[in-house]
Amino acid sequence: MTTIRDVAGHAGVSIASVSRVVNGGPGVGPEVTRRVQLAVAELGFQPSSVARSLKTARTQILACVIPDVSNPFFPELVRGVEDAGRARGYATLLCNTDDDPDKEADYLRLLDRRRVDGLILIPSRDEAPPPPLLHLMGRGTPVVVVDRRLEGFAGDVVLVDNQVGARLAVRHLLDLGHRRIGIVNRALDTSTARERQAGFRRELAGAGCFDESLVRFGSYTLESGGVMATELLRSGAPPSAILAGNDLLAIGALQAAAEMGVRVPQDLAVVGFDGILLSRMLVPSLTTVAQPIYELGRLAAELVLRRAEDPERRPRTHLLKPELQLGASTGRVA
Amino acid sequence: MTTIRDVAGHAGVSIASVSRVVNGGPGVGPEVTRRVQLAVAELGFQPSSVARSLKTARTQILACVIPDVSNPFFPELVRGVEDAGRARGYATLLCNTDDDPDKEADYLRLLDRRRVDGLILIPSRDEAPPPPLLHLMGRGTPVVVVDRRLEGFAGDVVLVDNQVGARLAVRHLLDLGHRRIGIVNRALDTSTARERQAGFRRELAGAGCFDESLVRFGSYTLESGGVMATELLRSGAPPSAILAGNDLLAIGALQAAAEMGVRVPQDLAVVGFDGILLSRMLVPSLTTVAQPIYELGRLAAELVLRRAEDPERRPRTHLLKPELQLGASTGRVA
DNA sequence: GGGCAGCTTGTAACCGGTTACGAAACCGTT
DNA sequence: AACGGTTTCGTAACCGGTTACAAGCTGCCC
Repeated sequence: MTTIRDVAGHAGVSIASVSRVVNGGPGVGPEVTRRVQLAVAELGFQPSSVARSLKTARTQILACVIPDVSNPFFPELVRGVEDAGRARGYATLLCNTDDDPDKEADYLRLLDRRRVDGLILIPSRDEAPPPPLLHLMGRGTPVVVVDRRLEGFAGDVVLVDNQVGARLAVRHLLDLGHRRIGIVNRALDTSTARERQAGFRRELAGAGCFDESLVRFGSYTLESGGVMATELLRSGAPPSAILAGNDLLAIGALQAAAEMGVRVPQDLAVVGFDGILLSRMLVPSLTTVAQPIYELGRLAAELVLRRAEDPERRPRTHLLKPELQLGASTGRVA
Repeated sequence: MTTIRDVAGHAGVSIASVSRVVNGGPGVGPEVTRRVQLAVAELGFQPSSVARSLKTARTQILACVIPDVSNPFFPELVRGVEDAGRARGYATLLCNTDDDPDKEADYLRLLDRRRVDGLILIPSRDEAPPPPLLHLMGRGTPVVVVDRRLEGFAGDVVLVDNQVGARLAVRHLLDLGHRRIGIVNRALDTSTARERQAGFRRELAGAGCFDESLVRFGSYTLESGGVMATELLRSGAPPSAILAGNDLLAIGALQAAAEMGVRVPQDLAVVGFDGILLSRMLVPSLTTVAQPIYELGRLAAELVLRRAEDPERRPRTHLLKPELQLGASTGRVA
């Protein structure tokens, strides 16, 4: 493999000069520059980032730790991270935790050893930062937590205002005249589920429409949404509308309705949460509380990089605003 | 930051002993082992993979170069790669090319410098391996090309049999009695599009049903599918069924049909290609030629790693079989 | 007791870059 | 011609691990 010394030999200069030329550094004459560039081209020299990282203590690597890329919410966010990183010369390591704290801890240790320059994390639990995360931060690695809250975490956080989003959803249904409104949500083990639930509840209660018997809890999956929606629709007094804790749940509800011959939106209105790309692809398209998902990732990466440059920056919590995205599932034409 | 020398000092042993203990190496006494482990724990020592990589010339990093994670086909594949890598202690770098040869080349150079241990690539073009790829391979980095063919590539390849898949789709429609069958596909600039088109054509021609006027070309996107399907349906003699080059095109066609009031499957049957997770989430669910997407990624990663261990292995092309996944878009009940 | 094998341990070289530092060359000025 | 300043360039130390090699120690057998 060709190293900087080979290039130096071939060009008849010192390794310092080669390094300077390769890095576009100043203080190197035109003749030497020419000779080095020639040698680099002839030998096909690609300097080792590994060696460079060892000396400079910077790896130019960002890590993105998420529950699961195959869940349609996350790829958009990952894309935001990757684009922002790439623009500044960083590569992105992808880690799927499946919301398993053990996998998460394993990965965090791995990333610690890898000396990544920054970490974008969607934590699997929200009680407290896992020890490997603290260790990583102790080394000075900038960490940004995204999408979910993490109790006791002292760093930048990027969230969407779930309460506001939940209210937008409820208002919309109330405006359409719905009064019996069901809720299918993830069990309240995550900040997103808790906040959305709280938002749903408060706003419904404000209108005197909150009905405990129309609330169901499960997981953020299609199947769970189908099961819970079926249950609600089979009951003696089914709701005329369903608020879903996320889009997958909403889609599950749509499928359940279709299977039962319940027409959407005539017999049942459905509102989702997230605004994944998929929500626009459905027939009927989904009315949902759209988060700026890509932006979530992009901003998180920006923050990590900014903090990498200036470790003194005071951490902040950024609260992005969601928007109601109207679709056919609550009656929009087409 | 604590280094191996700190640990050695703290434990009163040599750095060689620390290294041996940390790596579970043999030839180290129980007392020294104990002392080192204690020191490691007390200091929270995490050995630098960067330094290790420099010496061992192995980075334990896999790269996954794909067009775009936010396209629903790819996350599953990425997941397959990541799982297989993780099981063997590798981390996965994710690179999105957007099918842009320049971005691709940039990334390949980056990965070359990073000295990744292996590369899983979905090439943006199929004419010839880009020079940076050849350089990477010249260094001995194992590369596996997935999903698409790459002319002149001398390495392992993992593909799905697109011709067989295309025939499955056509047969299904013929069996259902369709005779006027339209095709919406990506322009023939990719091996997948070409092979599927060839399969469609041959099988339709065999039944005397191939009709040039019912063929449309665009890109692998929802919008393109919508536009092309609309065009076909608006024509004087619309098809009773549409074969789509991939699932996004098919979903676009479903939306177009819905907007025009064309009922699926009664007035129009639609068959997709890929079997992305999304295809099962639709209402109506999509009949499609399902590829083993996750397996594609998993196998590719396995091959890369196997080759990393034994560089002498003869490269092979693996052709996986697709299966017809029945959905409501061609008439299945529910 | 001497010799030798086998195990444990430490020293130091090495991986491939970056960069501090000093030497050398070159410039214009007096 | 001498001199100070600037620019160019090379030498060598360093980053934090791994590992070849040698040295020290132990126990065993003759």
